[in-house]
Amino acid sequence: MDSIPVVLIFGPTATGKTNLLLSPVFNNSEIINADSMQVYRGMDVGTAKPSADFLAVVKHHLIDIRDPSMQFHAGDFVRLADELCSDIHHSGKLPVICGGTGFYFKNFIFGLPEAPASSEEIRVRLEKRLQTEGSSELFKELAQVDPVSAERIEINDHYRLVRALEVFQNTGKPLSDYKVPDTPRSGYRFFLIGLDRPRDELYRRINERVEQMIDEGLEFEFKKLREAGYGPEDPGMKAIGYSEFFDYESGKTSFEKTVELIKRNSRRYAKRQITFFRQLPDINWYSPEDLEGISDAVREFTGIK
RNA sequence: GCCGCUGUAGCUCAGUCGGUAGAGCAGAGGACUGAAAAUCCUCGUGUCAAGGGUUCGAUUCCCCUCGGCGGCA
Repeated sequence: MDSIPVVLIFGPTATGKTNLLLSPVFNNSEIINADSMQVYRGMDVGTAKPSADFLAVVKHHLIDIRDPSMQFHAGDFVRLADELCSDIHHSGKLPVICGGTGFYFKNFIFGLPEAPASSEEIRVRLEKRLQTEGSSELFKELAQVDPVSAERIEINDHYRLVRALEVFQNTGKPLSDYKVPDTPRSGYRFFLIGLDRPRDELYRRINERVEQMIDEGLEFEFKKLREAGYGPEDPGMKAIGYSEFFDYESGKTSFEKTVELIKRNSRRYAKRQITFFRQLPDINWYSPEDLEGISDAVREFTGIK
């Protein structure tokens, strides 16, 4: 079985990933989106989704495939990306995964952990208990059924606390018993391209891009989503650039403050992204301006002149 | 020009009855087991505006210079 070559391009938000795809080295490529928010329909401005014109030139997958009320799991991503990589490869093209969701990249490279997907109903039940009993009560329980996970998870990290308990209730086995893969999958030849910029430059670009989103009608897009019935609980509406508008809508915050918040949250997000990327294996770091260096590296990787 | 207030961390400010200082925000570092644009953890040294004086010792008191704000002319 020969392995599929795949190029992975990631970088913090507003770093200039999309532009890179216009480079001639990617002429014979198809792009698989690895951005957890660009999968949602109706969320274009705030997710900096490539324009229709751009998408017509550069073929993309996994964009606009869900309504904002639907969850798109890391598992969904891996499964779909696997299929796409296979299809693209067999059509004689190079699959390129591009985006900013480090968690998707990690799971794609190493494969999913063995633990089962989350169970919505168990989770909802646990979240209710969290409300009424408090996290220390649930944490005590976790310490009994899964001391290894309890050691690892912070008591205030409700998200992971609930997930660990959920797996135990669902399967009778502690989450920490499930193996987490720690070597890249064998069916692929990976080439990782990490993009980064000096921090001040990145933050300047983020601030400018948020201003641009405002000019392009981010508020209007939010209103449209509200009119379509989406609310704070919907996965898509948790995105930066949208969630901040709920307080503005209810009059709690000024417009100016809202914009500042979006900028700040985007900056912090970029920082978290960079931290996450660093744990991925064998990254080739480039400046997004270094088109030549990137092109050369990709050519060498694919063996095409 | 005169009078008053003011100048302390990137920003807004607190404070030191004289023993070289601390909050919020911004920011930095980190974690990440199928929600990840989520969730969580850790982190506060700065010519206390410049110069001079008093003092064992001044960011703190005094003088003066230079900014800023307000008032009166």
